Amino acid sequence: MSDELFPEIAEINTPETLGVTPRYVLQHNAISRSIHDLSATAKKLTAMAMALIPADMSSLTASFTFADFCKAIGYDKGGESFKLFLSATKECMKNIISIEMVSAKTGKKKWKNYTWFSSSEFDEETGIATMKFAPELAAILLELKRVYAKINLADLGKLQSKYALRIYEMAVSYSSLKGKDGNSSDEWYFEREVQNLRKILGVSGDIYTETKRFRQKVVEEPIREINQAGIGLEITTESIKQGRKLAAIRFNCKAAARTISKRRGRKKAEKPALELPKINPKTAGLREEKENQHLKELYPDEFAAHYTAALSRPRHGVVSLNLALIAAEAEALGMLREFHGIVK
DNA sequence: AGTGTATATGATATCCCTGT
DNA sequence: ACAGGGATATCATATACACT
Repeated sequence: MSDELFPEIAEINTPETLGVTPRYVLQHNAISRSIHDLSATAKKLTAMAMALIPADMSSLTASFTFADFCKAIGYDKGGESFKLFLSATKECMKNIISIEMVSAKTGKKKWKNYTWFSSSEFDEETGIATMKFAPELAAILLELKRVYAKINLADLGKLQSKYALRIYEMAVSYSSLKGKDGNSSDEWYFEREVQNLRKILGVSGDIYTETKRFRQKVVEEPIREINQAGIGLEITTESIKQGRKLAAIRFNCKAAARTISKRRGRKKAEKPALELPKINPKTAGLREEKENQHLKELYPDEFAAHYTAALSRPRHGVVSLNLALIAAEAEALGMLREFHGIVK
Protein backbone atom coordinates (compact mmCIF):
# COMPACT_ATOMS: atom_id res chain seq x y z
CA MET A 1 0.00 0.00 0.00
CA SER A 2 2.64 2.46 0.94
CA ASP A 3 4.44 1.28 -2.12
CA GLU A 4 1.60 2.49 -4.24
CA LEU A 5 1.48 5.82 -2.54
CA PHE A 6 5.22 6.33 -2.51
CA PRO A 7 6.60 4.09 -5.20
CA GLU A 8 9.86 5.98 -5.20
CA ILE A 9 10.73 5.66 -1.58
CA ALA A 10 12.49 2.36 -1.83
CA GLU A 11 14.24 3.26 -5.06
CA ILE A 12 16.11 6.47 -4.41
CA ASN A 13 19.82 6.21 -4.99
CA THR A 14 22.05 8.28 -2.76
CA PRO A 15 25.69 8.15 -1.76
CA GLU A 16 24.31 6.40 1.29
CA THR A 17 22.60 3.57 -0.54
CA LEU A 18 25.62 3.24 -2.79
CA GLY A 19 27.77 3.04 0.32
CA VAL A 20 30.34 5.41 -1.13
CA THR A 21 30.76 8.88 -2.55
CA PRO A 22 30.72 8.11 -6.24
CA ARG A 23 34.09 8.61 -7.90
CA TYR A 24 33.34 7.48 -11.38
CA VAL A 25 30.48 6.96 -13.75
CA LEU A 26 30.07 4.20 -16.29
CA GLN A 27 28.67 6.28 -19.07
CA HIS A 28 26.84 4.81 -22.00
CA ASN A 29 28.66 5.65 -25.20
CA ALA A 30 25.35 6.63 -26.75
CA ILE A 31 25.25 9.51 -24.28
CA SER A 32 28.86 10.51 -24.83
CA ARG A 33 28.17 10.74 -28.55
CA SER A 34 24.71 12.23 -28.40
CA ILE A 35 23.54 15.72 -29.28
CA HIS A 36 23.03 17.85 -26.23
CA ASP A 37 23.95 21.25 -24.96
CA LEU A 38 24.30 21.39 -21.21
CA SER A 39 26.32 23.94 -19.29
CA ALA A 40 29.46 22.60 -17.70
CA THR A 41 27.94 22.39 -14.23
CA ALA A 42 24.76 20.75 -15.51
CA LYS A 43 26.92 18.25 -17.33
CA LYS A 44 28.72 17.39 -14.12
CA LEU A 45 25.40 17.16 -12.36
CA THR A 46 24.09 14.59 -14.81
CA ALA A 47 27.32 12.63 -14.47
CA MET A 48 26.91 12.63 -10.70
CA ALA A 49 23.31 11.45 -11.01
CA MET A 50 24.29 8.74 -13.49
CA ALA A 51 27.04 7.59 -11.17
CA LEU A 52 24.45 6.94 -8.50
CA ILE A 53 22.02 5.08 -10.73
CA PRO A 54 22.55 1.32 -10.93
CA ALA A 55 23.91 0.13 -14.26
CA ASP A 56 20.84 -1.95 -14.99
CA MET A 57 18.70 1.18 -14.59
CA SER A 58 16.40 -0.66 -12.27
CA SER A 59 15.73 2.60 -10.48
CA LEU A 60 16.12 6.03 -11.92
CA THR A 61 16.06 8.51 -9.07
CA ALA A 62 19.23 9.93 -7.60
CA SER A 63 19.45 12.17 -4.55
CA PHE A 64 22.47 13.97 -3.23
CA THR A 65 23.46 17.11 -1.42
CA PHE A 66 25.59 19.95 -2.66
CA ALA A 67 28.31 18.68 -0.33
CA ASP A 68 28.14 15.22 -1.92
CA PHE A 69 28.46 16.85 -5.31
CA CYS A 70 31.46 18.93 -4.29
CA LYS A 71 33.25 15.94 -2.83
CA ALA A 72 32.67 13.83 -5.91
CA ILE A 73 33.49 16.42 -8.52
CA GLY A 74 36.24 18.28 -6.70
CA TYR A 75 34.53 21.65 -6.44
CA ASP A 76 35.72 23.89 -3.70
CA LYS A 77 34.48 27.34 -4.51
CA GLY A 78 31.71 27.69 -2.00
CA GLY A 79 29.07 30.28 -2.77
CA GLU A 80 29.59 30.61 -6.47
CA SER A 81 29.57 26.88 -7.01
CA PHE A 82 26.36 26.64 -5.08
CA LYS A 83 24.65 29.17 -7.33
CA LEU A 84 25.78 27.27 -10.39
CA PHE A 85 24.61 24.07 -8.78
CA LEU A 86 21.15 25.51 -8.15
CA SER A 87 20.67 26.85 -11.65
CA ALA A 88 22.02 23.63 -13.10
CA THR A 89 19.33 21.58 -11.37
CA LYS A 90 16.79 23.74 -13.15
CA GLU A 91 18.65 23.66 -16.42
CA CYS A 92 18.71 19.87 -16.43
CA MET A 93 14.95 19.83 -16.40
CA LYS A 94 14.63 21.74 -19.65
CA ASN A 95 17.33 20.05 -21.61
CA ILE A 96 16.96 17.68 -24.48
CA ILE A 97 19.25 14.89 -25.59
CA SER A 98 19.21 13.43 -29.08
CA ILE A 99 20.48 9.94 -29.58
CA GLU A 100 21.43 8.48 -32.90
CA MET A 101 19.42 5.39 -33.66
CA VAL A 102 20.03 2.99 -36.48
CA SER A 103 16.92 1.36 -37.79
CA ALA A 104 17.23 -2.41 -37.67
CA LYS A 105 15.17 -2.74 -40.83
CA THR A 106 16.40 -0.05 -43.14
CA GLY A 107 19.74 0.65 -41.55
CA LYS A 108 18.98 4.34 -41.72
CA LYS A 109 20.30 6.65 -39.06
CA LYS A 110 18.01 8.95 -37.23
CA TRP A 111 18.32 11.31 -34.29
CA LYS A 112 15.63 10.82 -31.69
CA ASN A 113 14.93 13.35 -28.97
CA TYR A 114 14.46 12.64 -25.30
CA THR A 115 14.33 14.66 -22.16
CA TRP A 116 17.15 13.89 -19.76
CA PHE A 117 15.08 13.97 -16.63
CA SER A 118 11.45 13.63 -15.79
CA SER A 119 12.07 15.64 -12.67
CA SER A 120 14.92 17.57 -11.22
CA GLU A 121 14.69 19.75 -8.18
CA PHE A 122 16.49 21.11 -5.18
CA ASP A 123 14.77 21.05 -1.81
CA GLU A 124 15.95 24.11 0.07
CA GLU A 125 14.84 22.77 3.41
CA THR A 126 16.64 19.45 3.32
CA GLY A 127 19.41 20.61 1.00
CA ILE A 128 18.94 17.58 -1.17
CA ALA A 129 18.85 17.60 -4.95
CA THR A 130 16.71 14.90 -6.47
CA MET A 131 16.89 14.01 -10.12
CA LYS A 132 14.92 11.35 -11.89
CA PHE A 133 16.06 10.16 -15.27
CA ALA A 134 13.33 9.99 -17.87
CA PRO A 135 12.13 6.40 -18.18
CA GLU A 136 12.00 6.73 -21.97
CA LEU A 137 15.67 7.62 -22.05
CA ALA A 138 16.51 4.72 -19.76
CA ALA A 139 14.50 2.36 -21.92
CA ILE A 140 16.31 3.36 -25.07
CA LEU A 141 19.71 3.08 -23.42
CA LEU A 142 18.85 -0.45 -22.32
CA GLU A 143 17.76 -1.27 -25.83
CA LEU A 144 20.97 -0.06 -27.45
CA LYS A 145 24.10 -2.10 -27.41
CA ARG A 146 25.48 -1.50 -23.97
CA VAL A 147 28.91 -0.05 -24.29
CA TYR A 148 30.24 2.06 -21.50
CA ALA A 149 33.26 4.13 -20.72
CA LYS A 150 34.51 4.73 -17.23
CA ILE A 151 34.79 8.41 -16.45
CA ASN A 152 36.16 9.74 -13.19
CA LEU A 153 34.00 12.46 -11.73
CA ALA A 154 37.05 14.22 -10.34
CA ASP A 155 38.44 14.40 -13.88
CA LEU A 156 35.27 16.08 -15.10
CA GLY A 157 35.62 18.48 -12.20
CA LYS A 158 38.96 19.63 -13.51
CA LEU A 159 37.47 20.73 -16.82
CA GLN A 160 35.69 24.06 -16.97
CA SER A 161 34.63 24.45 -20.55
CA LYS A 162 31.54 22.57 -21.63
CA TYR A 163 33.16 21.74 -24.93
CA ALA A 164 36.16 20.28 -23.12
CA LEU A 165 33.78 18.04 -21.20
CA ARG A 166 32.07 16.89 -24.36
CA ILE A 167 35.26 16.25 -26.31
CA TYR A 168 36.71 14.45 -23.32
CA GLU A 169 33.77 12.10 -22.99
CA MET A 170 33.71 11.48 -26.72
CA ALA A 171 37.40 10.65 -26.73
CA VAL A 172 36.99 8.31 -23.79
CA SER A 173 34.03 6.65 -25.45
CA TYR A 174 36.30 5.66 -28.32
CA SER A 175 39.12 4.42 -26.13
CA SER A 176 38.19 0.85 -26.96
CA LEU A 177 39.83 1.51 -30.34
CA LYS A 178 43.16 1.58 -28.56
CA GLY A 179 45.71 -0.49 -30.42
CA LYS A 180 43.42 -1.05 -33.40
CA ASP A 181 43.74 0.32 -36.93
CA GLY A 182 47.49 0.44 -36.70
CA ASN A 183 47.53 2.48 -33.53
CA SER A 184 50.02 1.71 -30.85
CA SER A 185 48.71 0.17 -27.68
CA ASP A 186 48.00 3.46 -25.92
CA GLU A 187 46.70 5.43 -28.87
CA TRP A 188 43.47 5.72 -30.74
CA TYR A 189 41.66 8.20 -32.90
CA PHE A 190 38.23 9.19 -34.10
CA GLU A 191 36.97 11.56 -36.73
CA ARG A 192 34.07 13.92 -36.98
CA GLU A 193 32.79 16.03 -39.81
CA VAL A 194 32.64 19.68 -38.91
CA GLN A 195 28.87 19.78 -39.43
CA ASN A 196 28.42 16.69 -37.29
CA LEU A 197 30.60 18.19 -34.59
CA ARG A 198 28.57 21.39 -34.58
CA LYS A 199 25.43 19.36 -34.19
CA ILE A 200 26.68 17.14 -31.41
CA LEU A 201 28.17 19.98 -29.42
CA GLY A 202 25.13 22.16 -29.83
CA VAL A 203 26.94 24.87 -31.74
CA SER A 204 24.31 25.96 -34.19
CA GLY A 205 25.00 27.65 -37.49
CA ASP A 206 24.62 31.19 -36.17
CA ILE A 207 27.32 30.91 -33.56
CA TYR A 208 30.99 30.80 -34.52
CA THR A 209 29.96 31.12 -38.12
CA GLU A 210 33.58 31.28 -39.19
CA THR A 211 34.99 27.78 -39.21
CA LYS A 212 38.32 28.98 -37.91
CA ARG A 213 36.62 30.48 -34.84
CA PHE A 214 34.65 27.32 -34.34
CA ARG A 215 37.79 25.31 -34.46
CA GLN A 216 39.65 27.68 -32.19
CA LYS A 217 36.98 28.12 -29.53
CA VAL A 218 35.14 24.83 -29.62
CA VAL A 219 37.92 22.44 -30.51
CA GLU A 220 41.46 23.66 -29.95
CA GLU A 221 41.09 25.70 -26.76
CA PRO A 222 39.02 23.03 -24.99
CA ILE A 223 41.52 20.39 -26.08
CA ARG A 224 44.31 22.47 -24.64
CA GLU A 225 42.36 22.51 -21.41
CA ILE A 226 42.04 18.72 -21.47
CA ASN A 227 45.74 18.25 -22.17
CA GLN A 228 46.75 20.61 -19.40
CA ALA A 229 44.35 19.15 -16.86
CA GLY A 230 46.58 16.13 -16.40
CA ILE A 231 43.70 13.68 -16.39
CA GLY A 232 45.40 10.96 -18.38
CA LEU A 233 44.46 11.98 -21.89
CA GLU A 234 46.34 13.85 -24.56
CA ILE A 235 44.64 14.91 -27.76
CA THR A 236 46.04 16.34 -30.94
CA THR A 237 44.03 17.20 -34.01
CA GLU A 238 44.49 16.87 -37.73
CA SER A 239 42.59 18.62 -40.46
CA ILE A 240 40.82 16.60 -43.07
CA LYS A 241 40.21 18.89 -45.96
CA GLN A 242 38.09 18.90 -49.04
CA GLY A 243 39.96 21.22 -51.29
CA ARG A 244 40.62 24.20 -49.08
CA LYS A 245 37.63 23.67 -46.91
CA LEU A 246 37.93 22.00 -43.56
CA ALA A 247 35.64 19.02 -43.89
CA ALA A 248 36.41 17.01 -40.80
CA ILE A 249 38.67 16.90 -37.81
CA ARG A 250 40.58 13.87 -36.70
CA PHE A 251 41.17 13.57 -32.98
CA ASN A 252 44.31 11.65 -32.15
CA CYS A 253 44.09 10.47 -28.58
CA LYS A 254 46.79 9.11 -26.39
CA ALA A 255 46.72 7.77 -22.89
CA ALA A 256 49.04 10.02 -20.94
CA ALA A 257 50.49 9.97 -17.49
CA ARG A 258 48.32 11.55 -14.87
CA THR A 259 49.70 14.63 -13.26
CA ILE A 260 49.75 14.11 -9.56
CA SER A 261 47.05 16.42 -8.44
CA LYS A 262 47.74 18.84 -5.70
CA ARG A 263 45.45 18.51 -2.80
CA ARG A 264 42.41 20.47 -3.81
CA GLY A 265 40.13 22.53 -1.76
CA ARG A 266 39.87 23.26 1.90
CA LYS A 267 42.29 26.14 1.68
CA LYS A 268 40.56 28.46 4.07
CA ALA A 269 37.70 27.83 6.38
CA GLU A 270 35.88 25.50 4.09
CA LYS A 271 32.44 25.07 5.42
CA PRO A 272 30.23 23.03 3.19
CA ALA A 273 26.90 24.75 2.87
CA LEU A 274 25.21 21.51 3.70
CA GLU A 275 26.27 18.62 5.84
CA LEU A 276 26.85 15.25 4.31
CA PRO A 277 24.46 12.70 5.71
CA LYS A 278 25.93 10.58 8.43
CA ILE A 279 27.40 7.29 7.47
CA ASN A 280 25.51 4.28 8.57
CA PRO A 281 27.87 2.21 10.76
CA LYS A 282 26.84 -0.90 8.89
CA THR A 283 27.87 0.46 5.55
CA ALA A 284 30.92 2.39 6.67
CA GLY A 285 33.36 -0.47 6.19
CA LEU A 286 32.04 -1.29 2.76
CA ARG A 287 32.17 2.34 1.75
CA GLU A 288 35.77 2.66 2.83
CA GLU A 289 36.73 -0.49 1.04
CA LYS A 290 35.16 0.69 -2.18
CA GLU A 291 36.87 4.04 -1.95
CA ASN A 292 40.22 2.42 -1.29
CA GLN A 293 39.85 0.18 -4.26
CA HIS A 294 39.06 3.04 -6.53
CA LEU A 295 41.89 5.16 -5.19
CA LYS A 296 44.27 2.34 -5.99
CA GLU A 297 42.96 2.18 -9.53
CA LEU A 298 43.11 5.92 -9.92
CA TYR A 299 46.62 6.46 -8.65
CA PRO A 300 48.44 3.16 -9.15
CA ASP A 301 51.89 4.70 -9.36
CA GLU A 302 51.48 6.72 -6.23
CA PHE A 303 50.12 3.74 -4.41
CA ALA A 304 53.06 1.61 -5.47
CA ALA A 305 55.49 4.27 -4.34
CA HIS A 306 53.89 4.63 -0.92
CA TYR A 307 53.61 0.89 -0.60
CA THR A 308 57.25 0.12 -1.27
CA ALA A 309 58.32 3.03 0.89
CA ALA A 310 56.24 1.69 3.75
CA LEU A 311 57.61 -1.82 3.28
CA SER A 312 61.21 -0.74 3.29
CA ARG A 313 60.77 1.06 6.58
CA PRO A 314 61.71 -1.08 9.56
CA ARG A 315 58.85 -1.84 11.89
CA HIS A 316 58.88 -2.67 15.53
CA GLY A 317 56.83 -5.52 16.79
CA VAL A 318 55.81 -6.83 13.38
CA VAL A 319 57.02 -10.36 13.10
CA SER A 320 55.25 -11.93 10.17
CA LEU A 321 55.70 -10.83 6.56
CA ASN A 322 51.99 -11.04 6.07
CA LEU A 323 51.32 -8.50 8.76
CA ALA A 324 53.99 -6.25 7.34
CA LEU A 325 52.34 -6.35 3.91
CA ILE A 326 48.96 -5.55 5.38
CA ALA A 327 50.41 -2.71 7.40
CA ALA A 328 52.20 -1.33 4.33
CA GLU A 329 49.03 -1.43 2.27
CA ALA A 330 47.08 0.32 4.99
CA GLU A 331 49.77 2.95 5.24
CA ALA A 332 49.87 3.51 1.49
CA LEU A 333 46.10 3.81 1.33
CA GLY A 334 46.24 6.19 4.24
CA MET A 335 48.64 8.38 2.29
CA LEU A 336 46.39 8.33 -0.78
CA ARG A 337 43.39 9.24 1.31
CA GLU A 338 45.33 11.97 3.04
CA PHE A 339 46.63 13.38 -0.21
CA HIS A 340 43.55 13.15 -2.35
CA GLY A 341 40.97 13.86 0.29
CA ILE A 342 38.30 11.37 1.03
CA VAL A 343 34.91 11.81 2.55
CA LYS A 344 35.14 10.78 6.14
C1' DA B 1 21.32 50.61 4.57
C1' DG B 2 19.64 51.17 0.15
C1' DT B 3 19.98 53.00 -4.41
C1' DG B 4 21.94 54.30 -8.61
C1' DT B 5 26.14 55.06 -11.48
C1' DA B 6 30.77 54.05 -13.09
C1' DT B 7 34.34 50.83 -14.01
C1' DA B 8 36.40 46.17 -14.55
C1' DT B 9 36.09 41.66 -16.30
C1' DG B 10 35.06 37.96 -19.33
C1' DA B 11 32.90 35.83 -23.18
C1' DT B 12 31.62 36.28 -27.77
C1' DA B 13 31.36 38.51 -32.39
C1' DT B 14 33.29 41.16 -36.05
C1' DC B 15 36.74 43.37 -38.76
C1' DC B 16 41.31 43.58 -40.76
C1' DC B 17 45.61 41.92 -42.51
C1' DT B 18 48.71 38.22 -44.10
C1' DG B 19 50.06 34.01 -46.29
C1' DT B 20 48.97 30.12 -49.26
C1' DA C 1 38.77 31.56 -51.39
C1' DC C 2 40.08 30.24 -47.17
C1' DA C 3 42.61 29.75 -42.64
C1' DG C 4 45.29 31.89 -38.95
C1' DG C 5 45.95 35.35 -35.82
C1' DG C 6 45.61 40.13 -33.92
C1' DA C 7 42.83 44.07 -32.75
C1' DT C 8 38.59 45.89 -31.69
C1' DA C 9 33.51 46.03 -30.77
C1' DT C 10 29.62 44.38 -28.25
C1' DC C 11 27.17 42.46 -24.54
C1' DA C 12 26.30 40.72 -19.87
C1' DT C 13 27.70 40.35 -15.35
C1' DA C 14 30.49 41.50 -11.28
C1' DT C 15 32.65 44.83 -8.40
C1' DA C 16 33.51 49.43 -6.64
C1' DC C 17 32.11 53.70 -5.48
C1' DA C 18 29.34 57.86 -4.43
C1' DC C 19 25.23 59.73 -2.98
C1' DT C 20 20.92 60.22 -0.32
